[in-house]
Amino acid sequence: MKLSTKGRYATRAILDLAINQGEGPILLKEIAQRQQISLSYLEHLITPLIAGGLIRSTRGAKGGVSLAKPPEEIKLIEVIQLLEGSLAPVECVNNPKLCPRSELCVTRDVWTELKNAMTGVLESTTLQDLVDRQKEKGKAVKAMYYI
Amino acid sequence: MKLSTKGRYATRAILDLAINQGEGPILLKEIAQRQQISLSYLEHLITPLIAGGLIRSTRGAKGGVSLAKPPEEIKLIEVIQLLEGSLAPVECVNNPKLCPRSELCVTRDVWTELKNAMTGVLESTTLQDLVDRQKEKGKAVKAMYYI
DNA sequence: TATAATGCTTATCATAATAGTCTACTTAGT
DNA sequence: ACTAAGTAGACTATTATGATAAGCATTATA
Repeated sequence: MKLSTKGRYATRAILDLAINQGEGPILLKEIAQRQQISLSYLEHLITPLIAGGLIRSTRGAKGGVSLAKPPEEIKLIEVIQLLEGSLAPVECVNNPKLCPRSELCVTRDVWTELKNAMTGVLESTTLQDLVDRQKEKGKAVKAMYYI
Repeated sequence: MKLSTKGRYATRAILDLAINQGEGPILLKEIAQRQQISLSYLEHLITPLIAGGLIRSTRGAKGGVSLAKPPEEIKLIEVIQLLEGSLAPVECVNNPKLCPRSELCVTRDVWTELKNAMTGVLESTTLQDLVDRQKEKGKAVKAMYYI
């Protein structure tokens, strides 16, 4: 039950974008640097986010990427689903026809509950939530250093 | 975020054992047949369950396996952890030292919540719960056929 | 005590997924 | 035109998955 780097890196990348958003678009190269992700790999992560309507891109010189919606309207579930696909721990959860046992299968019910539990967490967390939390942590760290 | 066949098959296998438990031990061969899992593969799934103290085995002729505890004392989380390891979607959730960012990382907090949500489901479900649900489903099916 | 029935262990293998790099292409500002 | 972006796709090394098979170890019982 591991999340792949795609889902994790993409989440960090879009959070970085939310935090560093200003007037114009942000360079992929900068995000890559800050997040310690290679530019070529980051490009692969950004593409689905653009296709999914979470990010807008501007090509050419002075180009870059920016959030397509305000951060409080971007749920983490969207990011994860674009990069990882469904959270169902087994395919039969989404598509009962895959297995003749589905109707009678109680383990499938448990996997469905697992999926719902995960979905609940990611449905209820927006990018803005993460931005806020990040700011809190930043403050805490600064406070520590001032002691 | 997929569960591997190991975790899923093992869950089915131990549930099969809970349902078909009688006086003596149950043959692996029978479980394999009922659950449509190859015997050789099933053997690999059973081993960790024995090591983890969920199942007892009797070797030799007239041997087999049986539950080591009553089904209401076996939580699904035990089965899954023995077969899949920790539910943490990323290693840093269990071991913050793996990454210098851990303390300040808000995405890590989200992955931790994911882990907790999943753990909650599997902590609160016992083998006996599954046995009961399975019986209910069985009844429902019989009722259907009698109409 | 020999033997057959069982679970246990180790080795092996094919396939697929993951994580990433590299190259060439397209678009747009200067 | 030139250059600085993002875009697309092919390619690759490594690791994980999902098995299968062969032989080992243990024990009931004839």
